[in-house]
Amino acid sequence: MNSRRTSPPAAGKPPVPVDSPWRASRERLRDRAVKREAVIRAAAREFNRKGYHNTSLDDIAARLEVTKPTVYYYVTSKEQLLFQCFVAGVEQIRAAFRDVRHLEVPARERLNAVLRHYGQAVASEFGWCMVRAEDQDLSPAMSRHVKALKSEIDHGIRRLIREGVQDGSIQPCDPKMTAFALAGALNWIAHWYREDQSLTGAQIAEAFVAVFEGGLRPRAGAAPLAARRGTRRRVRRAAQALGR
Amino acid sequence: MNSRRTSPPAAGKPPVPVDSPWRASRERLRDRAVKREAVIRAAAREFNRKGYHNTSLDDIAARLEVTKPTVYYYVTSKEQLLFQCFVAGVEQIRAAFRDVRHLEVPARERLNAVLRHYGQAVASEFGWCMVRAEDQDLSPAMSRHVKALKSEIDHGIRRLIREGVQDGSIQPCDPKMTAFALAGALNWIAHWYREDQSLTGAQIAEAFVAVFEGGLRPRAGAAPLAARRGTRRRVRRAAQALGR
DNA sequence: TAGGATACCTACCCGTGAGTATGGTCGAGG
DNA sequence: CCTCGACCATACTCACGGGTAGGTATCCTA
Repeated sequence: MNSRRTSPPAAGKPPVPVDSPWRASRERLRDRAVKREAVIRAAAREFNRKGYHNTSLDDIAARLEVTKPTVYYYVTSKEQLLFQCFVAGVEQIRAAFRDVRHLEVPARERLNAVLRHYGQAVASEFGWCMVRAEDQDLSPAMSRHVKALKSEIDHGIRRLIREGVQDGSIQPCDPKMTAFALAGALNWIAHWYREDQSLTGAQIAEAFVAVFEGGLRPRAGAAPLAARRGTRRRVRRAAQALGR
Repeated sequence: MNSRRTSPPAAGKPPVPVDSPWRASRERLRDRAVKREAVIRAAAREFNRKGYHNTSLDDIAARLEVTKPTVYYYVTSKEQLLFQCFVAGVEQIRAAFRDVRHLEVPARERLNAVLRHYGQAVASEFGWCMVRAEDQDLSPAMSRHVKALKSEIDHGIRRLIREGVQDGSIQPCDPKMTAFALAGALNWIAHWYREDQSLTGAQIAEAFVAVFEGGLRPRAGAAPLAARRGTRRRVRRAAQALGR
């Protein structure tokens, strides 16, 4: 996912990547980071398939064609594995908030952009872990950490909603409940989405945003305003391609 | 939950409930049903608090102030316990569909009624089990059963949506995606709702239905639409910069 | 009041899976 | 060539928890 892990050895002399007697050593370090990432990714996939409790570390090891101690060489515990997967997933969403922060558009547009990223993240391979990492499965310390990150996202959404209500781009509503509804719908994607399906995460997110935006009750000027923007039409085509 | 268990002894002579030497026996049978229900209810509560895998049968027994074999006296396995909880929860929703079927109102109204019941059911003590009963935790046979029931509900919602689109009470949309969005938002309630909170299940359901109905985009007049297209593109570019 | 069913307990079995002790291999530095 | 450390496997330990064997007390029916 992210490549920051390559920096730890130095962090004091960034502009000296020339070859040195340590080159091999540094390469090994990089290899290690790559392998560690592979372990986490494999764990995410297995958790996603069978659930956290139904996945043994032997399973994960077997998937990587190594043995359990090898996995433990890169990771200290199963719990940490879950936590790392969670962080990897949540980081995508935090990035979405950062990217959107400086856009000068109505809050509803920014919210939609975040929700699109959110939906894609949930449909990604870390989606399951991000969404379903239960505090009961984690130590108190990590549980706090997870809760804090989740809460941060929740409040980010609420804030966008509040701003939207203020700038008039969002219908007046209860920000808390609305945020729960939006996030819930997107989170739930992790329960039913499988990558082998025909829809991509982006398509699903797009369709959901359309539902959130428009609501069920028909709009004033009848249906014809349906064809508002390209996105709208694209959703419909995706739906039809699906066969329904 | 349901009381069919009292019938097996007879089933051939329903109108003879007068007192007989069997009275005590019948009462015991009734007691047994009550106790069995208590076991299931206790299990639901514990699953809800700590999750299925983090709840041992000793926990459930302790909560009832009995021992594990006593629990097994009323239930054949932990899996069955989960399944029963699931069925108890899902039955509430099926009832909602039945109740609504004969109402002669626009389909959107009927959908809203179902969604309100749905939300309350998810917030009930069986909500967790209904929503989170994972097929991976169940035997293939029960898993099939669970999937069938879930699918039935899903298709019930889709059907109401289709009908609403046809009778004009619902904005044209993709029924499948819309159903996923609605059910997902409601299902997710089970992840965050705790009974000790200030809101009741009914209040939450009401708030959600309001969001679904109206949508985020302001209705009718009002709403300065601001600049849109250019900004839209900027958002997308930001998304791509993200790497996904 | 014997005989049996009901309801519940104590004490156990045993599979599973997280985590580890130990030792081998192999490539890089000396 | 020898050593050292990174890396990985074999082969364990051990706690936990689902499930059971077998016994006991109580109440019902005959």
